[in-house]
Amino acid sequence: MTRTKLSAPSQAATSDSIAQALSLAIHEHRISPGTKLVEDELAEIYGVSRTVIRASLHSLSHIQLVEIRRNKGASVASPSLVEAHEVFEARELLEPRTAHCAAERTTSTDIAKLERHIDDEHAALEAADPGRALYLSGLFHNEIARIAGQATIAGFIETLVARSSLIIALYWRRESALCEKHAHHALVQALADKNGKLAEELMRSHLVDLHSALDLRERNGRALSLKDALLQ
Amino acid sequence: MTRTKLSAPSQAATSDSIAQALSLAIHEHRISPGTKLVEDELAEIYGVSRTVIRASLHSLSHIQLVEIRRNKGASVASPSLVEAHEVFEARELLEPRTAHCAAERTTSTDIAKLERHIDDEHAALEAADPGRALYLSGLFHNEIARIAGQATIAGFIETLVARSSLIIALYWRRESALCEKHAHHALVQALADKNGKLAEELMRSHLVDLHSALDLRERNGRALSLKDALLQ
DNA sequence: GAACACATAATTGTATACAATACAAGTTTT
DNA sequence: AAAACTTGTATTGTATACAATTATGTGTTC
Repeated sequence: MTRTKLSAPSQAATSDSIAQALSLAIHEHRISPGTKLVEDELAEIYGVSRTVIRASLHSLSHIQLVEIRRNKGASVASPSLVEAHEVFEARELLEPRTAHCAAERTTSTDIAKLERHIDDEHAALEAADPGRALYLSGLFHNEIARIAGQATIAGFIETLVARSSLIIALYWRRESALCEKHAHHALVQALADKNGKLAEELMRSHLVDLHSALDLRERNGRALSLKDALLQ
Repeated sequence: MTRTKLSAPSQAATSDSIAQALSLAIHEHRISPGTKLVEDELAEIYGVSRTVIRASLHSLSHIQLVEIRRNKGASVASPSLVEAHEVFEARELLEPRTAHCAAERTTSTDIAKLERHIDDEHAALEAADPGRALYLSGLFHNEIARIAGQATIAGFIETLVARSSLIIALYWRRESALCEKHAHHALVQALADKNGKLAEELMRSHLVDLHSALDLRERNGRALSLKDALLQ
């Protein structure tokens, strides 16, 4: 429940910290796909000049969380259905193998950390904060990639997870993320048992499950004002 | 000190075009890993302000072709041995599967394009321009990823290929890239025959071959001045 | 000669000013 | 009225000025 400080920062906001704040807000669905991100507006919100906002936005555009069109400015990315499928197919290619590697290298500290993630996620759900739960569920996947110790692939997975958040905002069908709780739990168990084969299979089916829960129904469009979304 | 204040572009240099020019120079080993990239210097070379150079450098840092350290500036990235192995392991995970997909979607136009790539590469080798040959050989891999039609994964592969170029500059053991010629030819043939299984296997062994040609011997250090390297 | 302190230069970080472009609304023309 | 043009405003693109930080060189001390 410790909402990380991401609002008007007491200390100097750097380009990276702003990018992270924006990324979090997008992850948590406080700003929705397609939202226009005006430089002046953000500059005022974060109390910095457009220069540093610009850098942040470019940063986010590189991981395709925001889309920048020349002379048109930046908006939160709004992945097409094709892109959505691509992202999940890429995850299905990368993550099972990564989970396998992770199983062979997991320490007890890692397990504890993963279990805390699950607890936090559960707590967020109970607190009726589905955005945060989704964010934490993403962290869970990133954490596994980190454990596997392949920084390069972990980086790819991180961007895929981030984009998944956009995709879920746009194309999600089912109601709850409760289904995930069991999947994540089972995965942690497999990792703890150092059962690579099982971890790989669980991850694969988990992703297939997520993927199949997407639907054509588009545009889940309630949008907060930027100020309300960012300065909470 | 021939101060030709114009670079390659006679037309207005944009942030993207400069990033591409730098990327090409790095690909072709005209600037070597570790080279310091001073903003003022580049600004003068390309006839733009530091603002746009900055954007270019940040762009390249996102794909890990250059490394930016706060208050220290940018240099051409210099991947460690661990990173080198990671990059190739990632390629071994992604590219064979991608080649398989590509085989199922290859058109005759694609084949023609790939064959032209090989010819160009060969020509570059004969012209004693190994840098360019290496660049073209990278393009070959990118092209296959593009054919496979998974833009997301193709993007990943593109960054991996780019980083491979740095790695080859640092850790390459064997003399020639001739071994590649046959490998690439065989791959094209498999694609033309729409033999996915074979394409996958050929790609895998090709990458393993490349990977095993790396060595611990570091720092292949002849460095041109930036001006000489960029204003060709 | 090595280690340190300090001044100076080089370089990056950030804010701001201005130019270029896109957007919206109103006006004219047909 | 619809299309084309005009004007005004909002927004982005780029250059520049200045502040903050790091690198460099010089002299002093031991």
